[in-house]
Amino acid sequence: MERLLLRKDFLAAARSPSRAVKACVVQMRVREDQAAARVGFTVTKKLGNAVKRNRIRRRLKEAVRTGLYDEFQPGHDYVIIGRAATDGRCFAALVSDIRSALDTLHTQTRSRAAADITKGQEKP
RNA sequence: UCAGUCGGCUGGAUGGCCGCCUGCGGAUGCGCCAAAAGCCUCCGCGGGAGGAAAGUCCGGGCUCCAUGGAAAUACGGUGCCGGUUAAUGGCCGGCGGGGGCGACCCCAGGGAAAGUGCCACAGAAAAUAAACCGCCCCGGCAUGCCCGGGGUAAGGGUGAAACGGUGCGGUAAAAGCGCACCGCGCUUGUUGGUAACAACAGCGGCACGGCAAACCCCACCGGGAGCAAGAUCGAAUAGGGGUGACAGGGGCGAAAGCCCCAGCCUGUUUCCAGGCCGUCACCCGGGUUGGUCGCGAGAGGUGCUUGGCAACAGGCAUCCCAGAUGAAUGGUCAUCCACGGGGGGCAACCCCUGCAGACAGAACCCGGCUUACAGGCCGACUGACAAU
Repeated sequence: MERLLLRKDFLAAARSPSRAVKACVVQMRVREDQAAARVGFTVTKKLGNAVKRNRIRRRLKEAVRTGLYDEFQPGHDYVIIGRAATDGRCFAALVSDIRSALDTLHTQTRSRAAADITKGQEKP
């Protein structure tokens, strides 16, 4: 798994489907290739001063690293956006929040892909 | 012991598990004809946020750009004196003014007789003075709470501020009108001090209200932009830059050439000087929040010491101490220590509980200033009270 670093990738992810949970917002974009999953983090200035923003980003990073390493699928870009509640949420709840968001996004994408396939079969 | 003034330090601790960035050394692999540089992974040993890292308000280093000469002007800044420093508008020491019983604190602290302007409300009057009430003198007849002329600035009242104060003399009433003391002024002298200035003496009847943080005057200082600076690596076109040749409009002339008209640039203006403006040829070369360098041995830290009241400077010894770039320096759990709440106990203290641990995150680097800050610690001094 790699970090998402370039601005254009963040902009692309922002146009993709997203899922908001209590602790954060998760955006997911399906890429063309099947390379390793990439994860980026966004913490806006609205959430507080630099110390507060650093803590929010570090907790999100740590949640991804320790609890959710296998949940991210290759060929996808993920952007996790911090919210005001990220700092206060206890760590276990933070991890389960992100997991449920990922599950929802993956299921949605799969069903849409299946629909596309069936649609393609109906059409000649 | 209480109240207070000044200065300095600190900015939770320990451990378990799992991680991140980076320096050095080593190993495997990639790379290559070979070696080296470089890169990937792993191992070992080190290092890894602050006193303000913050605001970006001053001053420097560093980098690039600009900089032809002279003068004037504009703009911005600073403003008692001396010292200190790479430098400052910082700091230290002193002077003057103000406040406090005191330790001590505060002051944009040059010029108001160069000029312009302003001074609300109140008040007669807010500055070349003036005269509302009043006081005094003279004259008038209608003898009054009267009218007219003159003297005066003591008293009244207003205000942030009213053209010296107190006393005695003096006078019709008064007045620096005269005198004494105080205050004030002086481009007067002496003494002390590097100086700001102070003390004393002399002179002057007293002239000079405040605001320069309103304009202004005087003295001194000042190129611009910033690490997204700047350098470098990599593809093409357009565009860009340099050099050379030819070349604007009008007049005179056969031509060469000369003169005039211009426009833009070197902050502005003036004078002198210079460059540019289109076409062709040749040469150079690459925009970019892409990579790499810049990038941390420094006006460096610590200790001792010498000089100095001090800021600070010198000497010796010793140490190497963050380097990220969608941005590392952490996450989580436990215990302790503080803190808030509740309960028990005479008390020391004990138990429970709390998303509860101040302000706040390096971004090229230093020196300052300013602002934010839970709690804790230390030193010096002052004033009370008590005791000896």
